[in-house]
Amino acid sequence: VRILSDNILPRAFYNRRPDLVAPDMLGKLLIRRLGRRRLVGRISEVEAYLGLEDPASHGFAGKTERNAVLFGPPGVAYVYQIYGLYHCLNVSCLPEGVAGGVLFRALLPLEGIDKMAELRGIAITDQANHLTEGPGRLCSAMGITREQLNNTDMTKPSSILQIHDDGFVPRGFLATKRIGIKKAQDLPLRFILHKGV
DNA sequence: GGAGCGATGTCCT
DNA sequence: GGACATCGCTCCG
Repeated sequence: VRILSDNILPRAFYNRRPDLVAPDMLGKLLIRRLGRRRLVGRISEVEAYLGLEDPASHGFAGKTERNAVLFGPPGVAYVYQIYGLYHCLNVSCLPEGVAGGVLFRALLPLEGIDKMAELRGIAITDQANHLTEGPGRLCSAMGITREQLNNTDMTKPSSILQIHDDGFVPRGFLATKRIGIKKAQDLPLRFILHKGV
């Protein structure tokens, strides 16, 4: 995969409603620099969280220390810990002062697959164990933790976490209900890349 | 492949 | 104290 630094998605891309940003993120590349290695996956599943108007959003109850990034400028990584064991990655959307974001739920692994398997603690030959499917597994495979990457500006070329557009055009996508939430369960804010390349 | 369940720690309603 | 944008394990069939 050849990747050019001027293919980084600009801040303006994220300065929109999360439900508009989310489907546009499908097919883009999530790139994690890890020491000398580079881990790359194509974004295949995301969910939009709308902020103050969305009871399921971390921004719903107002700004706190944990969710402050959601209220900050767009294009910044919001990483939080869930169930004491796992991490979830989001990118902030909408202008500074307005909460909202997109949750990364799955990738199609492209580069650094051996390292991803190592980080997951599974064999690279283990086809049954979904390497980068699910928000927790995705973060585990990409080496994403709150301590390291929360509040990382993903629009900067110097950043160790970036999203690039390599020109890939998805065939289409599916919109469904979001997964694993108790409030606002029926909104179609989960977006999945069309199967087959 | 799916239902049930326990693990685990941080953050507030 | 209770909730939590999850996962991996069992057991089932």
